[in-house]
Amino acid sequence: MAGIGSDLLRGNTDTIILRFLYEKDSYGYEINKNIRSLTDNAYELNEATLYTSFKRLEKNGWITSYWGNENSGARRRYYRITGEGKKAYEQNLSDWEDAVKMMERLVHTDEQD
Amino acid sequence: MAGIGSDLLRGNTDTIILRFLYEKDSYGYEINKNIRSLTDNAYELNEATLYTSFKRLEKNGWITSYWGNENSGARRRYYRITGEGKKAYEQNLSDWEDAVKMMERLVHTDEQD
DNA sequence: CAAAGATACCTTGACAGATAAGGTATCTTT
DNA sequence: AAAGATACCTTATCTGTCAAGGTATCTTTG
Repeated sequence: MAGIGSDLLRGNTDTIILRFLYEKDSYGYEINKNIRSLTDNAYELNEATLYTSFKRLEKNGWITSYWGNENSGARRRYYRITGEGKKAYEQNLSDWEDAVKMMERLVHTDEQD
Repeated sequence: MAGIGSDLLRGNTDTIILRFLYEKDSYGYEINKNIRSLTDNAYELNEATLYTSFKRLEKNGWITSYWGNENSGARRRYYRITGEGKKAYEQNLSDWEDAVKMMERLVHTDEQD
């Protein structure tokens, strides 16, 4: 979303989506609703960003997709994480933690200098 | 630098540079050396990224620049942080901390779900 | 029953930050 | 004289994000 975190969380979109699919199959709108509720409405993915990410993840073999058979409401495309996708998630998370540690060294989050 | 953190630290280049200039006037090569030493050679800025950032910071009025008067070695362009730059640094740092907190909610850094 | 709103999907064009690859100039070491 | 280090800079390209547009179905409201 625009505002805080948009550029700072760049590169984490895939990771965030994979995290939700790790728990259960889901679809675009639901994932975004979950992001909103987990962050008390402070963050959500732009739709274009969301679908760009889905495509990238599918191309990488990290997720697969299928149409849900709803008998009411709008049609939904569900996504499922693959084994490769789970590995990628763990790796991304580890990379993120390294990046945070790097920043802790580089800037003065607390007084230590 | 390429590798870990390159895309994940995107958006923090300005903040990192401002942190060093907060301490003392400095120039491109020295800042990059400091980044390398602080991160045990794990991270450094690509030169193009470095100079792109300098231009952006100067355009924003967050730094000013002047040529050093070295009597040996290659010429150096020194940068100095402005009052506005210091404010921007504090704000950027606060935004980064918010982004980290957001990620802590969104992904499973530790087991809590 | 028509209009408005919610759910749900998708595409296109533009933008900004990062990068690879190129360049220049000076000094020091071999 | 050549090689390496210091130090600066530009250009073209790539990638992820986003604003703005669109479609289709169902539910609620007047």
